[in-house]
Order: sequence, then structure tokens, then C-alpha cells
Amino acid sequence: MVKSNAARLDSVFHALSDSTRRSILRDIAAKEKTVGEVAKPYRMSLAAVSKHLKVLEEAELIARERRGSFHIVRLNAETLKPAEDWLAYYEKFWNRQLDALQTYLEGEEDDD
Amino acid sequence: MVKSNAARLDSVFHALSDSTRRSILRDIAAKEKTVGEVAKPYRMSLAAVSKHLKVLEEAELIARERRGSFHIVRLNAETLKPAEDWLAYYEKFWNRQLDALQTYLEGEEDDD
DNA sequence: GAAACATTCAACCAAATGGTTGACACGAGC
DNA sequence: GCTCGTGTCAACCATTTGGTTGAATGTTTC
Repeated sequence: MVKSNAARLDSVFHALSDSTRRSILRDIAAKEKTVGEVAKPYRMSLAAVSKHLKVLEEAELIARERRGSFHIVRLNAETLKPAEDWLAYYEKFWNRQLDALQTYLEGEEDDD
Repeated sequence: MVKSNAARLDSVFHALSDSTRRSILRDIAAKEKTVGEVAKPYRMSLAAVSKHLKVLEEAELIARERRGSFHIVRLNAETLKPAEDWLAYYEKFWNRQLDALQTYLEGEEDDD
């Protein structure tokens, strides 16, 4: 299924909205892991972790590879780029607000 | 209620996971608007937009101010910064092929 | 082929989500 | 005051979410 840009952002941001899933991404960023290794640190069932992995996979944030009876999971970081690009657009707004705050704190000299 | 960092990221990413809400943020980024003005472009009820605004407000992505009988809504862009910081961590992983990534991880003595 | 292991699938559950409609609350203006 | 306009709240509904448990699938090993 080919997703529109909006749908991709939907699924990526949704995938990132759960701390377990963000944590999993950190865990596998440095080095790929098996599903069992990924699940070990978490206090939930393996099936629950498997579901989280499915969410991450459908958002294309991770890729799986079958190696014997193990399923290897690795980060697919490029998928995060559109999300970061989306956020980058707003940098100018928070900088502007910080500038405004700074100006205010400095005592309302006229600027710009 | 004071949120943990994780809970803040949860709510911010969740707020961003809906294209209507992302669109609303764009709409008000340049200039504050009333709730009615925000709602106008969308084919859903005013109450539905009001709910989206509530999600954005609880994520602290927007702020409201009452002006007469109008509710003014404006962007609170700084709240996006932690989300961008979170994503920035992964920049080093994208644009890198698996082999290059492995090399990087195995020989971290030289930075780039 | 049977046993043991790694993982997913299916059914279920409670809570949250995104939408609707209708009633309510609050200002503004006559 | 009464009414109009702006917006929220409450109740409802269908769907999704994040978790559980137990059965099913696939692989390795004996």
C-alpha cells in the first residue's frame, strides 16, 4: 500500500507517540536485535511487544528479516526524515517567540 | 499537571499524528485566529474542531486567550522543540547504508 | 517425526479516539 | 431584559489502541 505524505506522517507520528515504541527504536538503533531480545527489557508479554513492532513496521520505521527461526529487527531511520522536516518548519516560530521574549526581557527596545 | 518528559513526547507526538491537527498548526502559525476561523476550512463540525484544539492545547502546542466572546488560538511552537531534539538523535542513522553504519559503530574512535 | 524454541495470530477486554447532535454558557448589542 | 453569535460540554456511536491469554505456525535439533 502506497501512503500519501500525510498518511505517512500520521503513521510515523502515531508510532512515536508511545514511549515503549520510542524506547524500542533506541534499543535497536545501534545494533539489530531479535524480537526476543527486543522484548526482554519490557514488563509486558512478548505478544504485546510483537504488536508494537508491527506498528513500527507498518510505519516503516523498522525492517524485519528472518534468520532461521529468529526474526531480526533493525532501524529504518530514513523514515524519520519527513517528520523532522515537518518539525523543522516550525523552528522559525519558536526562535521568533524566543527572540520576542528576549527582546521583552531586555526591556522593550524597538527592534527589527 | 506536570508531565514527565516521556509523557510530554507522548502527547506531542500523538497530537501531531492527525493530519487535521497538523493542518491547524500550519493555519495558525503565522497569525492567531479565532476558533471559528480555524474551523472554517474543515468539513467537520465546529465541535469536532474544538476537540482537536483541546488535544493541541493539552499537548501545550497552542494557547488560548478569551477576547470578548471569541476564543483566540495561537501557536506555542517551543513545545515542538523536545520532539525535534528526539528526532535529531536519529539523524546520524539515516543517509548511512547498513555497512557504513556498522563501520561507524565498530570504530567510534574517529568522529565525523 | 517429535520435541523445543521463536514468534505471530486470534479472540477478547477496557479505555481512548474522532466524529456526530443537541443542550448549555457567556458576551455583545439592541 | 431578550436574542444572536461564539464556543464548549455531554451523550452517544463506531473504530482503534494497548494489553492479555492460548492456540497456531515455522525452524532447528534430536
